[in-house]
Amino acid sequence: MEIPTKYESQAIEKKWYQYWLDNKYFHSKPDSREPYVNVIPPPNVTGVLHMGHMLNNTIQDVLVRRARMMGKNAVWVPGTDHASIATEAKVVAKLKAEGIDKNTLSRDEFLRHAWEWKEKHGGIILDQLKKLGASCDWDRTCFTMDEIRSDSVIRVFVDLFDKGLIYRGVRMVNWDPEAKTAVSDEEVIYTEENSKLYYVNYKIEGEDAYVTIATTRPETILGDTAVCVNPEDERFTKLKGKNVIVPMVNRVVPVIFDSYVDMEFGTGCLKITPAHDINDYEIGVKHNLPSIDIFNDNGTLSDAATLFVGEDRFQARKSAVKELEKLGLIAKIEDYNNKVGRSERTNSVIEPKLSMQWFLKMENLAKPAIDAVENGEINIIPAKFKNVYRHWMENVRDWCISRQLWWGHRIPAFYLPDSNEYVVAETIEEALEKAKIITGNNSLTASDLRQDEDVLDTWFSSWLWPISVFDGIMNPENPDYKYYYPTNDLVTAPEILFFWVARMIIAGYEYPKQKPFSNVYLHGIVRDKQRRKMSKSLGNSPDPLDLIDTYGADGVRVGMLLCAPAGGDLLYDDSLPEQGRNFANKIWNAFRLVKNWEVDESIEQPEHSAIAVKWLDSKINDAIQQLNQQFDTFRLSEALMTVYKLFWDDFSSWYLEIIKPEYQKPIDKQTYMQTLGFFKKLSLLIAPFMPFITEELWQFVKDEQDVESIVLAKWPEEGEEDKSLLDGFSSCAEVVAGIRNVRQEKNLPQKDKLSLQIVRHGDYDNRFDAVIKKLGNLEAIDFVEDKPDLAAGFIVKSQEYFIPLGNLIDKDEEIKRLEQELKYAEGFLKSVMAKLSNERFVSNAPEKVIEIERKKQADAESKIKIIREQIESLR
RNA sequence: GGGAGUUUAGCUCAGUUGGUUCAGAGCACCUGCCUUACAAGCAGGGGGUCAAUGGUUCGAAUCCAUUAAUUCCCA
Repeated sequence: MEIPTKYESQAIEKKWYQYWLDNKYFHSKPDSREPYVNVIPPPNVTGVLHMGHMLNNTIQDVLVRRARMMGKNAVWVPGTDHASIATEAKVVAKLKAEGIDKNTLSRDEFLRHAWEWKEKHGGIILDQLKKLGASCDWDRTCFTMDEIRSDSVIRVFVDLFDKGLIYRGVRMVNWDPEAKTAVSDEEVIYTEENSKLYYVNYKIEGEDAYVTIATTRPETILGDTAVCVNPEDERFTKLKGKNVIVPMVNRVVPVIFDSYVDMEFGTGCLKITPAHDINDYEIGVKHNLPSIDIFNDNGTLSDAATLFVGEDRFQARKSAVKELEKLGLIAKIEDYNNKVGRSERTNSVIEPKLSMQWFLKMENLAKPAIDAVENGEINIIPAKFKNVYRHWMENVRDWCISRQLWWGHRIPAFYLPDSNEYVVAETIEEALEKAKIITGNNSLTASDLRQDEDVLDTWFSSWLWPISVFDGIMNPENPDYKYYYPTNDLVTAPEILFFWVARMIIAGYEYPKQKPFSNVYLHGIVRDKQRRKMSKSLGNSPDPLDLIDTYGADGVRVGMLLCAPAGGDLLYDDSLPEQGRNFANKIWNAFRLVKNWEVDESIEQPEHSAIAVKWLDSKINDAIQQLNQQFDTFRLSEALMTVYKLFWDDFSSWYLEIIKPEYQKPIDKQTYMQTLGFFKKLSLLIAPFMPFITEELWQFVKDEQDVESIVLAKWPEEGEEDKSLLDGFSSCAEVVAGIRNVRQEKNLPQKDKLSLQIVRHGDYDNRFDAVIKKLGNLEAIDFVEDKPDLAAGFIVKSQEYFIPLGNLIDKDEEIKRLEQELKYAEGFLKSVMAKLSNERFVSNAPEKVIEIERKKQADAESKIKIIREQIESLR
């Protein structure tokens, strides 16, 4: 059957992925082997595969597949997280589209809709990962809200509460008025935005004078409870002990003095709104000021504002400006750029808001986690992120773990009847018992208790992920957990170093009292060529599934990895997967070539093939050595480049060209079998990167004693590497290149045979002569005493090579070329001599270095002599 | 404002404790080839004051200092 000249990835990828699944090759059970364990950074159930996932999961799959080949019992646990805010927003929007208002639903009714949505859409992203070739153990798929994971979260909450580490408190939080929930500091994105700075006059009480303050948020004037100036500021010393009148609401508030105020900024006079600005809040606490919260949860003005009640905060800003203008209190308005924080989830402007939240005390929890990274028990790659990690951890603040949502793990705190007192327990039954004891009221029933309305931050479940996927919280003695924990490599993006990685490390040292993983591999962010992050809203991200269709999963994987050094961003461009696809095609065509050879057992192995086999074997061993090192140090793109060049340059361009029989002639059996052996080895080395095409090859080259799938195959052993053979070949390659150059310069077609004459100097390595003869298409290689007349020449490793060409030779040009070479050699010698004649170099440099310089001197001198003689003979 | 990082070819990046003319790789580019595995290819080729300045050293892309540009984190 005719094999197509282009590799068609789609059918092949589908076929083999199904085959792997059918045979459960990715499934792992504890056994006597050493485990290798990775847990997936769980993608959101709301998510669809984007380029970041592609990079992240390609890296993980490469690591997992190689570990599996190294003979480890490899498991890669997949799963998703419930993403409270994002999912709830999705479900609310979906209900709205169906004409259902969330506020008309009970909590249970809403959750039924949410679960329904999750069942329908929550698995999409995992199915997409299969297209990429991800070798996850799908039988172990987890979800942060499934039973085991939920129970774990609740148990940990209760435990931390019992240890006194969880408390409830009023705090200024980042309020998302659209999602109507607090979000953590890490979920707020600050960007420069254009806005205006309003200068507003406040009347000084009892005087006919004003002070001017500058603000970007005139609507918050309604919540002002003081005006503040710097005590050093002489302009305002006269205000000591005075009050001012807040515009519009005519509230009398004191002038306070605090060095917090920047005298240079604005007017040097600051309005204080403790309920709506974190700094003002702190000043308010310090100076004992009242807080007036003028906003409702949805960002509209509350009754407390007294004016513009019910208006949205941005509408209220306009109204306030209008009103102030009417009152003649606006001194001026300037354009202004300031940092505005927006919710990562809803993009709405964050409102600092005072509210009652649950917090986890972090300081003591963080300590062992800092040490673990500091002392290298956990290794962060690239290491530069160690600094970032330490800095954050040493300044860690308490974690706001409550969210005002329904979708998530509901906080297991139960309030006593008509009271703010509460008990915390894993179940309502236990809570009831505790409540009875506290109240001394034995007639209490479950319905008398009111559970806290809030749910926990999603990260409060994912921080347990490496433990909870093996049921290590609820069931710490179970054999899976004991075998698989701790995990090995965590692969993720630096963006969530704090959100997630740091907190997992904390959880690891708090619960199993053991690190959750040994290595954290942080990869870059996928950006477009203008270095913009790829995002749906910018529309600059290709659809990964389209890419897989176009370039093949193998091609896309190669594309993602080629340009993805650890920690460095990946500037995505279609040329990357294209390069990957081209590589797949190269492999495919090498395969076609070999597959179509006819074998003749009666032919002896030619000399050129015999030596080529020896050389390639050595070359592959050399590459395996490099690869092992590169994998050990997580230099994945370098490892890929090593196999890329090994296959393309060494195997295809050199080896196959050497052993290739003449057109339509058969190949000898020995070379054929050895070539299949190389193919097998190369497939193994490429397999972690390109699992599909290598499986296809494996099925062709494997023999009876081989395993049935490349997934089960072993990574090749590092064999003997013959250094002199590698050196010999590189000289041979230089000679061949020399011949090709002569052909190109003199326009001599490859099919015309040439002869090569060599003037020997010292030892001559003749092991590759047969190769030179074949690749150079030479009729003979002869050794001569003197340089032949009218010949093109070149020098390799101080041996002189000539190709007699009769009158094709232009003597003047030849002399010119040689003079150039001479100039270079002389320059080289000069630089060497400069070193060697330096007394201090000779006395200070190590023996080895001087030895090398002496050798360089000798080589250069002999080369110069040869060139001079050649020039002489031409004249 | 505080802290950390980065700066090497047109682009993306290697360059291990200073020591081969050490200035590299891939891609892109240029030239010549549809040579029966592959034009998604083959054979060649050009291209960089290693951000700048100063210092240490026999010797600096590599170590130190200052400056500039840039990115990130924190406030």
